Amino acid sequence: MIVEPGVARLAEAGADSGTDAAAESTVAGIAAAIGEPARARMLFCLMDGQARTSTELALVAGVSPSTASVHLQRLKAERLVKLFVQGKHRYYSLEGPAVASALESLSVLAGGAGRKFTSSTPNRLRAARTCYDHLAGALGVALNDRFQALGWLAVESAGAAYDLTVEGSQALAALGVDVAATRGLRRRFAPACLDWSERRPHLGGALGAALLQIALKKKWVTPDLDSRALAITAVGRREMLARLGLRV
Amino acid sequence: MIVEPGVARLAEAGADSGTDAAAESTVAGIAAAIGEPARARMLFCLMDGQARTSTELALVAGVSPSTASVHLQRLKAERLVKLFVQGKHRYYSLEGPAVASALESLSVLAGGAGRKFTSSTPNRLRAARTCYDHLAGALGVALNDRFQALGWLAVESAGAAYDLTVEGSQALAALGVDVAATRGLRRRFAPACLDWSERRPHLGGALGAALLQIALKKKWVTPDLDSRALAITAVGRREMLARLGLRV
DNA sequence: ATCATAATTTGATCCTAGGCGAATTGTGGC
DNA sequence: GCCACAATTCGCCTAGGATCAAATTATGAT
Repeated sequence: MIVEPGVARLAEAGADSGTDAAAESTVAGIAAAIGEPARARMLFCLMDGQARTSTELALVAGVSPSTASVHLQRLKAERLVKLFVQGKHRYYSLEGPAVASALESLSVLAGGAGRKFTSSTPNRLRAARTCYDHLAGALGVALNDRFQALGWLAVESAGAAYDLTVEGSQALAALGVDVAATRGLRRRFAPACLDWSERRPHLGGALGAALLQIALKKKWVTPDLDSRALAITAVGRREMLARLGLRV
Repeated sequence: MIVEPGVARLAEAGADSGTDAAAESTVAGIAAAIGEPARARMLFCLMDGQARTSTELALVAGVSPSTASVHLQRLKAERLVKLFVQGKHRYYSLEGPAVASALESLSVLAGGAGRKFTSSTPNRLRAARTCYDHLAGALGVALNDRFQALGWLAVESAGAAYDLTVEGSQALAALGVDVAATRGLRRRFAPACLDWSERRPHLGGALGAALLQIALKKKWVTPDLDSRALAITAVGRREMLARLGLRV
């Protein structure tokens, strides 16, 4: 019997750590940083896009301030959070939308992993929530669909992003969005973001963030106790039906 | 000075572990499972979609068979890999495309984390590679674009997936893809999969897998030593130019 | 200047999780 | 039935990491 060639190749690949082993090890580092319960709690708390101080994060993580501090150091070293200092307060927030996106995608796995799809009708998070700094959940997906149906939003760059049509720009301007300013920001304008509860994309990026700001300002939605969940107000229902033809 | 209401709410949210703390903890578990270097190496090795035995995986991970065995148990418990037994061999493979997708999204973070975009011209993996069981890299994205330009592929369901047009079905049938059988499989037909090196979507799912099979069968691409990398053959260049008008 | 508060650093403790070798189980070939 | 091989389980060791209390640094208020 002859030794299978495949095994020899595998051994070689294992010993050869020059190719993309570096990339793999960073992935392991990042995953390990997320993979500590206290740190995961902090990260998910930050997924609403707000910045929080280390003592606040110590509370949500359920650890002492000193412990939280080392955790945050680790997260910062892995570039999952960033720090900005204001006087004696030090605010931590997610490093960027990409981090929120990766956390969402791990949620997809976690959600799909629990095989009980039957009675596990989740909670109010399914209806409407924030994803980093924009709308997600059933409401986020519904808005996304509605905007496309109205011809306000067009699919761009092979499905990974959207762009506003002329009509869409006018319509959003009428809602109070400063489209030109939003477009001028140094982040992607309107990328598609996969929704873990709906398994379909919703609107993210600068435009998604601007939209959430408007919705909050007009009190269409209000943050729930758990800051990621959003409650749709009576005003919101009325306005979205009248302005968008969307029944929620 | 009054205590900020936000802090009280945060403490409450921390104590209240009923809402989505369960989801967070599973995410932590999954991330921790990925976050061990040896396990990460195994997972990335499996990203080509092949099933491998525990001894093979022990080799690539650089650990003893017994150690590899407990690692694989852990990965199976977290539903990241699945096991199928054939006689005295026990083959492990990724649990599903969703796992590959999550690993890919962590790669995005790891890639973006290294701020040296200058001299870090990566390796042959950028040109063409397998992502779980379909084509990725520059070639994967180029094919995706070309199919859309040819009117073979249409964007579906708000950008998260594609579907074949009538012309596309005929064209792929001419290439040797059994479109009807592919469509009948119990997995998503043609979802968009985000490419970490190109930062744009490529074609995944059942159709993406079928396409890779054809490309391998027709020897348009051949697996490199590192099994995730693919080399484009002379035949492949000629055929893709002639049949698709794609210069690679 | 002095004090109070926010946050980190230090030091010490504890314990989980990774590691391997040896023994055990399971399967196929003879 | 017996042996060879794959794979897992067991026992033991070690190290890294999570934790907190106490001390230290930094900043703002009085």
